[in-house]
Amino acid sequence: MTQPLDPDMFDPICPSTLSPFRIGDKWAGMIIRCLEHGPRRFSELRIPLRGITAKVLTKSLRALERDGLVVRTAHAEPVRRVEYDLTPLGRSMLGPIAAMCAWAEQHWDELLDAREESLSLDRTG
Amino acid sequence: MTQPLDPDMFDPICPSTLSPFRIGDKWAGMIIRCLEHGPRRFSELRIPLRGITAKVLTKSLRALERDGLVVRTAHAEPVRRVEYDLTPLGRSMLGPIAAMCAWAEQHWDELLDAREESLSLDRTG
DNA sequence: CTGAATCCATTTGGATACTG
DNA sequence: CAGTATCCAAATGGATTCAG
Repeated sequence: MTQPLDPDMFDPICPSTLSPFRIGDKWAGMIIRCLEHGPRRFSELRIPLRGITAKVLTKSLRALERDGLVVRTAHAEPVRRVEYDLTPLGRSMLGPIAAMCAWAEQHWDELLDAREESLSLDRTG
Repeated sequence: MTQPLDPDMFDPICPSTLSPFRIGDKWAGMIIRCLEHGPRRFSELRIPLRGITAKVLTKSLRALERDGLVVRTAHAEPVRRVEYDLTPLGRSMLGPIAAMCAWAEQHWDELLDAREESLSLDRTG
């Protein structure tokens, strides 16, 4: 029932590193957002997470599991199939995460301006 | 007028790494909270930031400055005196930060439980 | 398909010594 | 006092190869 993940859900151009907020490791925040609308398979997560390697995705997922934010379910089927889903605890993070994103969106221009200004100061001053 | 910073303002026992949220680098979040009630001097910041080296504190402050979250003011006086203060942009982060802290406080036990359980699973399973 | 294993470059943070 | 300069260990993330 859940829609497939948009491959462009995370704009590769947009320097999200601009946001001072971070969730866990480099990918954790994006993974959580990928799970927002229901469980996802390992290979499914790799689509929007452009170019993440299996090793890194595994490590990130294991960390989320260890912290009780995500559950892993291995389905016994002819073709191997593993799904990851948010726990209630993980889901409870969506609110704060949305607040962080709202702040970042709201202050994006100021952040960009500050960086540009500091760059020009480096050059001229 | 501002009170001196509490040296124990950040409990060294409490594993704040437990919180999945992070602001900038390792120290940025704590620095911002230190500046909540007014400007602070370089050496003043080092008190609650137990054992931070001058180099690391400088680097962290420069990053906050570059992002427009903090301003640095060097006062021309007999004794050298430099103060750091939050910009309006930096101050606007206090809300989201408080939300993150509230979430962490509220779910602390669940986070601890999840870690402990994953540890015991490592041992037994 | 869902990883694990190995190797490697970069980044991060800290220890220490020195300076205007 | 408020840094800077060097050196260094550990962590992070990625590339590549292999496996059940």
